[in-house]
Amino acid sequence: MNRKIPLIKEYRIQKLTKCLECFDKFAYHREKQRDCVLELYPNEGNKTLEHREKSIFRGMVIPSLRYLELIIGFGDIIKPSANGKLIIESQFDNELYERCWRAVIFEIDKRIFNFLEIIKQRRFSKNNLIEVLSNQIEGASFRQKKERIEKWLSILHQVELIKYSMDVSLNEDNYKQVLLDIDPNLKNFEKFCDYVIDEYYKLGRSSAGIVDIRELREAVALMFLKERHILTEEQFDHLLRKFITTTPYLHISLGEPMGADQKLFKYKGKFYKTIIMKRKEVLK
DNA sequence: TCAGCGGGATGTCCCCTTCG
DNA sequence: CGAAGGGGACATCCCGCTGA
Repeated sequence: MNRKIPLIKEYRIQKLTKCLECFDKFAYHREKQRDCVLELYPNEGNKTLEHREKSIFRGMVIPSLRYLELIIGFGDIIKPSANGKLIIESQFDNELYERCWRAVIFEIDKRIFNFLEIIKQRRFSKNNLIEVLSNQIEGASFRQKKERIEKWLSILHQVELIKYSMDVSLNEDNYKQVLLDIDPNLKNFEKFCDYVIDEYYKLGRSSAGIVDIRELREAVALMFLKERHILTEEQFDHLLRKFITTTPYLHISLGEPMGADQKLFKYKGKFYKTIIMKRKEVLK
């Protein structure tokens, strides 16, 4: 019954977005990513670079972005995930940007924290809610559990999925709207198929047709975003499964990863990293 | 030549001080 | 007091070295 929840140390949405931009701007360049992130944090005590790297970059920013699944890779090969890209690229429109964050956070809440379900059930005072939640999660001390709970509540509040008055309650309008935004069945499936095929061929041109599914996720999500539609990674995966089983004129094969890897595509109980598509008539 | 040792780098986890 | 902004111990990974 008892779940484990992570501590999101850097939990300010705006700060996280700025950090994420650093990881995007200098993808795969760890030192530049670090310098860019550290510039976002004033160095009032004149701390050394090592010091700041350890506490801010490694101790706070990387774990937080990783728990939020906004970056992938370790060490020298860190870059934004497709969801990370969604957030970065949605900033041309403030309302869309807010909805992207909301969708990403909602999906993580559903999968890991499950706070919204509890809040939906009945009204709690904030302290009461922390009490209830702390009994459901693992953690060394009450203090530690409380910190984790408060950080996530703050994030839910920042993306306006919950509101505080006397009690903690759902923000009904945004809650309804995020359910629509994350529903893959409300996306235009024909369009999804077109984008998958187009982006697949673009990406496959330089790699003999072997395409990393994570790159395809990103490319297709950005196409949807141009039309102000939010396609999260979970939705993409759902629709790609549907695409594979409903596209008779293509041979599709999926490639397994060489070792442990992140953000793989789950299909019929197995995890895959790459995809290859060929038109059937070409094979004749 | 290669198992195993050691030390640095990285990421995670829990805790603490300061300040308004 | 709570929020902000770390601090520091620790596990794990990686890689070069070393001595039988």
